[in-house]
Amino acid sequence: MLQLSIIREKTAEVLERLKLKNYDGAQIISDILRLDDTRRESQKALDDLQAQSNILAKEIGILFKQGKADEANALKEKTADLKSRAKELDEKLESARKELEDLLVRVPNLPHQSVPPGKTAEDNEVVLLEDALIPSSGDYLPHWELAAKYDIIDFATGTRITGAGFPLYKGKGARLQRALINFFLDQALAAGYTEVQPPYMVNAASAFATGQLPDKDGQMYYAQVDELYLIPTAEVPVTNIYRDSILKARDLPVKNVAYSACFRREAGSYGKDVRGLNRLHQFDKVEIVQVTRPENSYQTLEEMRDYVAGLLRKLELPFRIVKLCGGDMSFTSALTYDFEVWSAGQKRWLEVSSVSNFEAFQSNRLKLRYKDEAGKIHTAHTLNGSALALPRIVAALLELNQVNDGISIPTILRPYCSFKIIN
RNA sequence: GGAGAGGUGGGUGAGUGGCUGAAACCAACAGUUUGCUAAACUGUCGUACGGGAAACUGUACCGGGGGUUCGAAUCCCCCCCUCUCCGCCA
Repeated sequence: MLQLSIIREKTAEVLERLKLKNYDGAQIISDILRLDDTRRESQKALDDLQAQSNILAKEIGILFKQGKADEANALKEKTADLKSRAKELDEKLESARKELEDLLVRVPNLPHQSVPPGKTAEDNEVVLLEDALIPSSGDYLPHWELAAKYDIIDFATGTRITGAGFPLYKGKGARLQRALINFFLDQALAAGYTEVQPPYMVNAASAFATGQLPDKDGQMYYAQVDELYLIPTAEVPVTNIYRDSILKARDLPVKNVAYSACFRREAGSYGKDVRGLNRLHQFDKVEIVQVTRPENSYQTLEEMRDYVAGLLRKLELPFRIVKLCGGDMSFTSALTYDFEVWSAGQKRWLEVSSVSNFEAFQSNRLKLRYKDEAGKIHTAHTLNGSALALPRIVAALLELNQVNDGISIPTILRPYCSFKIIN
């Protein structure tokens, strides 16, 4: 969530930037400002009242000790009035606070100045294109046909076991998954990330802190009896490692990497581009998460972007990087780069990674801060990126590497697969 | 799931109604001393929200929420969590 001080001090700019996300904040921001005034007035009044009560209570204690019960009892009567006024103020304060909080968490993050305007993916800005490896001609089957041909992914059985969007990987298909996960983790380790294995279910507080709630309620699987959510990405548990904490300056930047299965209900997306591995309810992903000082977060974003690009080059996949336009960005992000690989069988780009800087948006909810060298406390910045999500990588790999007698495995993955070809 | 014990500052841990935002010790940080390291000594050492140009100051917070009381870390109720034993179990 946004810092109240920014809304208060730079109201016009906030509204302007929100418009980039096609978000009209006029009403909600004015409500927030009004509630904030109420909150502050009530708090000041209540604090003063409390101060008086504290003084009286102290005096009463002293009087009793001196045996002056009459005087003490006389003072007691005065406190009754203070108490009832305090109660009233307290209720007013609490309701203002709660209302304020409810509104505040519904305001999306401000997009960075460099975010291009626009409404849909059409308006995203291609910032890097590496298309030399896109085949200019030839027949390339889509991955679902290849999956069937070589019996490596069984969609029908997955559907029978669970439902659509839960594929069953078999034989070399399963081994390729495992190889990719290990490859991605090893690469991240080499780049200085620390590997963590997070829980796959989180409580509401965690889902709230990274911004999935209340914005994405309904997109997560929810185990009602235990009030737990299946994670849509490792970002949620891994970022929540630092909820309610104050890191030391020397601990920054925090660089974590985690493999996890991810679960998404994908409600509302039935029927479009859901064939094969294109859109799943359960998939595997290796996620990188960083916590940085505010002044370093954009440099870190570029580093993460370069890192992900490096992975795709090593996998010999044609790809492009797009900077998301305001309308296509997520609720929580200030700047996002999407990575798209070329699907030779489907003749289109597939999103395989999203690298974002959330600035202080998540940290404000997480209460994630750090103490600088002078002992001053600041809100940290958080970033994360997929590095990478498996299914569409697998789709692109299978489709692009079709050879006469099977599917050739990219050189760098061969030691991880311990086979060179799927046939 | 059943029974019991317990949750206090970064850690250990004292504190059963007012003088306690909280002893002491450890850790951490700054400095002094020493030829270096170590040690010793001195000092600093919670967070949030208000007020103030600042020095500073008000309020709240001892797992969370509610209650009793003039006054709660301390008493009462509910919830959560941890530990021990039993049960179940990869």
